[in-house]
Order: sequence, then structure tokens, then C-alpha cells
Amino acid sequence: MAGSSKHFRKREAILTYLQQVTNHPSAETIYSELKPQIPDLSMGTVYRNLTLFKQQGMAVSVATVNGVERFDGNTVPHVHFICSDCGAVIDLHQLHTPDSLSASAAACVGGKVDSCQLCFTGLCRDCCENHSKKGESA
Amino acid sequence: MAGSSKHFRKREAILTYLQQVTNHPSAETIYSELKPQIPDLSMGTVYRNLTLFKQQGMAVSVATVNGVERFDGNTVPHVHFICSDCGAVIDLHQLHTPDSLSASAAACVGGKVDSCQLCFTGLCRDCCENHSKKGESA
DNA sequence: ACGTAAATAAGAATCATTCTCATTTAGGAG
DNA sequence: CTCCTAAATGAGAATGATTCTTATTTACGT
Repeated sequence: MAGSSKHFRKREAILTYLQQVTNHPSAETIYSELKPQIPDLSMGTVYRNLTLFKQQGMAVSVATVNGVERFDGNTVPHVHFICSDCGAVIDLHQLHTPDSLSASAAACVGGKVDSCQLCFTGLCRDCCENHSKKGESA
Repeated sequence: MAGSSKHFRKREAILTYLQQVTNHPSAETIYSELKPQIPDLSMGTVYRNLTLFKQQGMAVSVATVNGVERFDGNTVPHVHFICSDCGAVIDLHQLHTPDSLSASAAACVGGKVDSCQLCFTGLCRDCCENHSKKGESA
């Protein structure tokens, strides 16, 4: 009656974790965070299930930051911001890509548009402040 | 007066190539295409110079497709389309990300916005037609 | 209890990218 | 012209993220 069996349903744990956090973790981060609770978790399982989630549309690949793929369990379309300094990936739920653009894109390509990713790059608030301090003290 | 010396200026050749093509090549593709003309070109030189171009703002990394980074020598902001089937990266010069979005993004993040990438994903015209044919004949 | 198929662990394999180091080149000084 | 120095490069080793392989474990129906 404990709900989950002793050894299984790692898939569920990975998906649940991905849906609860908002920091767009890498496979490595997911592994590190879940490992304490699930000692016999392996990287293979994390990667295998992430690939599965992408195929099934339950998660998306947001971007590749410094050579590492970052995932999002929130499949509602929204805009992202990537800090080029610390690598943080931040949600901008308030912003939306205009539907007119998607329609135009499909028309231009002459094919079929499935999804879109709008990503801003720059310095997040923290890194922006740190840079200012350095500049002042120098 | 021949302009380029016998052994040198591979950097120029790489940049020129990148600026002349519109298919957003990978490092590997650039290497393969230039190798016949420059027999003693090495992958290290391609990667080294691509990194340099990015730092200097003479080229940008457009996306990572199937684990491979794709580059663009056209630094005028524009929208891209990625075919999830054949991996083609296509320019959509006609489309633009509204300036209002960039401003909003900066406001939301509270930091500094340097650039943005708007990328549609789907099937390009060719792959779309091929899929239709398969569907019909099946 | 047995058989089967899905899920997994562990580690090997792959592959894109970066790094190291010796060599080559350009260009200036003597 | 020769020497010197710094930038650019080639070759291949090293790194690191991701995928693959194989044997094992688990769930579940019979």
C-alpha cells in the first residue's frame, strides 16, 4: 500500500522531478538530485527516459548550454532566457511567440511546423549585478 | 600579388565559406567542404576559428541539431526553421522577432539581453512531401 | 511456480569538441 | 640575409556528454 514498489518506477520519479522544478535541469543534474532518494539509479535510465519523454511529448529539450542539453517538463509553450555567464535557463511565462509568426513560418517553409523555441540570451539579474560590482571596484 | 600566401589564411577561408553558404554548416561540414581546396586543413583549426568568430561576433551558433552545433555567418538577426527529419536548418529572412518582445524579456529578467534566437521545428517541404508519399503508398 | 516482456544497472563504446605541444609562418630588428 | 618572436596551425591525445550492449531484475498473467 506504500504506493510505489520498492524497486521500480524510476521513470515516474524522473518525470515528476522534471515537472516540479523550473531550472531546466540537465541529465546529470536530474541524476544527482534523485540519486540520494534512489541509490540504484543509473545515468542510462535518466537518458533513456528523457529520450522517451521527448518522443511522447511529455518533456522538451529547451536548449544546449555549454554543450549540455537542458530539459523542461512544462510543455506549455513559453519563452526562455539563457544567461551566458552562469548558464541559468529562466522561464518567461509572460511572453508568447505571436501565432501570426508560426503561420508565416509554415507558409515560408512550405512544410509543417510542429513547435517553436524563442530564446533570449544575455546576463541574468545576478550576473548583471556582479559584473557591475567588478566594474566599480576595479 | 596573388593575395593569399601559399600556406596561411585558413581563418579567412573558413569565414568566407561560412558567409557564402546558407545551409548553416557544422564544423565537420566546413572541414569536408574546404579540405579538397586546402589539403592540410585540420579539424582543430576549424573549431578554433569558429570559437573565435563567435567571440568576435562574426558568426553565431544557430542551434544544436542531433548533437551537432550549427553555425551561421550571417549575423543579421533572423528566424530559423529546423527540419526534425533531415536536420536541415533554413533561413526565414522574412520573419522577425518583435522588438517589443526583447524589451519585455529584459524587463522580466531584470538583467541584460544580448541576442535572441527564434527557431521553428517541423518538417521541411521535401520531407513533408516524402512523408505524404509513404502514407499514400502504404 | 513459470514464462514473457518491460525496465534497469553497469560499464563499454561512440562521437563531437577541446586541449597539448611541436612545427610552421609572417614580419620586424639588426 | 639571418635571427627572434608571436600568431596560426597540424596531428593526435584527452575530455565529456550521450548512446549502446548485455545480463539482470521486476511485474504480471497463467
